[in-house]
Order: sequence, then C-alpha cells, then structure tokens
Amino acid sequence: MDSMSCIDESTTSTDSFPPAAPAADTPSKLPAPPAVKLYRMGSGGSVVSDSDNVIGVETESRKLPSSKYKGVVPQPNGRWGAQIYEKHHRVWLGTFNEEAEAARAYDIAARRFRGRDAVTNFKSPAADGERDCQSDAESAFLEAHSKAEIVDMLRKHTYEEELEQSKRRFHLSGVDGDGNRNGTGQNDDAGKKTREVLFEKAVTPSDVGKLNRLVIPKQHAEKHFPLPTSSSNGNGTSSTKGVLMNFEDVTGKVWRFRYSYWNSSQSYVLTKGWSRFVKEKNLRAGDVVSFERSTGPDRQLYIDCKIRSEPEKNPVQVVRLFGVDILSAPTPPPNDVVPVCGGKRSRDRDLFTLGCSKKQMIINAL
DNA sequence: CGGTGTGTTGAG
DNA sequence: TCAACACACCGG
Repeated sequence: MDSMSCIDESTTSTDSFPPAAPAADTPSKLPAPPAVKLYRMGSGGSVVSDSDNVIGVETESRKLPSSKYKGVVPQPNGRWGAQIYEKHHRVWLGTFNEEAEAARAYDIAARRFRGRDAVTNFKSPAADGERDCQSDAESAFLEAHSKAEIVDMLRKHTYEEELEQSKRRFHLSGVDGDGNRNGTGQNDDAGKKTREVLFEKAVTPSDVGKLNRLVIPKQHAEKHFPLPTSSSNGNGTSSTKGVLMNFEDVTGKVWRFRYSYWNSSQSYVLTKGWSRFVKEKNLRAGDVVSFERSTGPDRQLYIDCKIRSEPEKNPVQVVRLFGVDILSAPTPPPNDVVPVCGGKRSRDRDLFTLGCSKKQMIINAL
C-alpha cells in the first residue's frame, strides 16, 4: 500500500509555509522579471552548455536543450514538459509548446503546493507585497481547488479558463470562486438565480448520430456527475443501470436523460432521452452543449446548446431564462467562451484515474 | 507511429 | 529536490 498516491490535500492553506521566503533575494523588487535566468544545468549528464558554444558548431545531434526555467524539461519533440516534486514524487504537469507556458504551469503548481512564497519562475504575488485583486482572486481560486484539480487543469491547459470563470463568479456572487457554494450564495438578485457552468462539450458526430447517446468526458463526468458509484459489486460492472437526471433548458422545458457508465467503452454517457434532445434542438456536430447548475441550494441542472454552425438566417437568438436574456449568437459571447477546440490540443488520458498508478502521485482528492 | 510522461539515475 | 535521459506504453 503505501500510499501512494494521491496527492493529498495536506496543504490547504496553512500548511506549508516556508518560514521565510527565500529571502535571499534581495529586495530587488523585480516585479516580474520575465526571464529570470536560473542557470541550472542540472545534473544529470551532459550539460548542454551552449554558452560557449563556439560558433554554431551546435551539432544538431546535441542532446536536448535544457530549459532556463525551473520545473521545465525538454521533450524529444521540441515541446516542453512541466513537473514539480513533492514528497519524493514527481507530479507531471503536462507538456506545452512554449517553454514559458510550461514555466507558468510550474509556477501555478508551485504556489498551490508550496504556498505563495514558493519560488517561481515569474511573478510571485505575495512576495513583493503587491496583493492586488487579481492575485487575491487567483489565490482564492487555488485554495478552492485540490492539488489534483489544479494539476488536472494544467495538464489539460484549462487553468486560465477556469480561473477566469471563477473570477466572474466571484464578482457576481461575492463568494468564493468556484465550486464552493457558500451558504449565502444562492440567489442574489431578486429572483435571478445564478448558475455555474459545469462544463461544455462540442458534440461529435456520434453524439448527434443514431447512437442516441452523448459521451460525457470522463473528467467532467466524474467531477460533476459522480455516479452512485457502482457501488460495490466488485465485478467491475459498475453501475450498469445508471440514473435518471433532469435538466432544464432555456425555455424551461425539462429533459430527462438516463445517465450511466458504459464499461465496454469505459465512458460516461447520457442515453435514453438524448436523441429527442438532439432532434428538437437540431443539434449538429460541432455545436456546443453546456451543462450548468444552479448555485442555489436546489442545485438544479440546466442544459443549453450553442449552435456553432453557420448562422443560417437568424443572426442572433435571444432566449430567456428566468428573465435573463441569454443570447446564443454565432459569435461567441464574451463571457465564457469555450476554447474547446481552440488551438491547442488537449490530450487527456485518464490522467488521474483514481487508480493511482504506481508511484506517481495521483490524485484523488475531492 | 509519434509523443507523453514514467522509470530511474545522479548531482546539488 | 531537481533535471537529464531512456523508453514503455498509449492514443491516434
């Protein structure tokens, strides 16, 4: 047993606080020296000192270019990996196209794992006594999530996005940023219920095909719609039955879907009832379906879809929801835009499948 | 098959 | 604690 696994949340706030920031630093306030060079050639073997590399001798056969950033390691394909260590275990933070991106990921993880005073590549909020709203919001955001969640976001490159959403919510309800509803946060404006976007998915051809099923990305499914767990039944047949879930759409209509886990494909799906939704909403591949939930005590679920295709005729569509106008226009609304299929790829293998694999620290928290 | 990220080693 | 390196394994 051993542990393993699972980055536990020990640090929820108070804990790790290095006595004093590495002080060393001198007061040089360096607000944010973009490229701090920490020359660390690490150990390992050959250092690739380009420094004195004579001319461009640089035989390409050179090993990999080491990074000037902490926690960043080169990948064979020219990309950059980010990693952080904790308790003798390495926690992989994902791979990135840009070296600085990886460095940024490391910084975020470092702050979540080691506190604000953690040594980072770029900015260090608390360090210079700055403390502006931004950093406060980010700190709150970090605190509100488990290490596992943060790592998850980093690996999937969704951190920035989630942080932004969190900030929005923060301002709206004056409560903490993310998933934690706070006692009060129910409806603040008269009768206007606030909702949080759980996740969105650009539907695939199969999602709108004849299979009568919508695959819910595992990460989201497990986070927001944890199935009654299959409870028991040790034979892997997890909850084969599934459960019925109700979602309200923008018109107030309630849709009921069967939600279950398919062992065969190891995926979470919405089945019974889904095809009707597809038909009625005339969903097509590429459209985005959004799953939301009331932040109020009722935790009402909502489903909404954003047609992504060409605006056939109607330029804009305004729908009302509890008196709130929501427009799903062809152009992405300023607010929660979903980069989803944006530029980079977001590979997401099971990532922290609860089945903590070997030694790597995995997560589980929740 | 390309690429990720894990296994592992050794320096600091 | 950390980066370098090698490569098993995974997903396309």
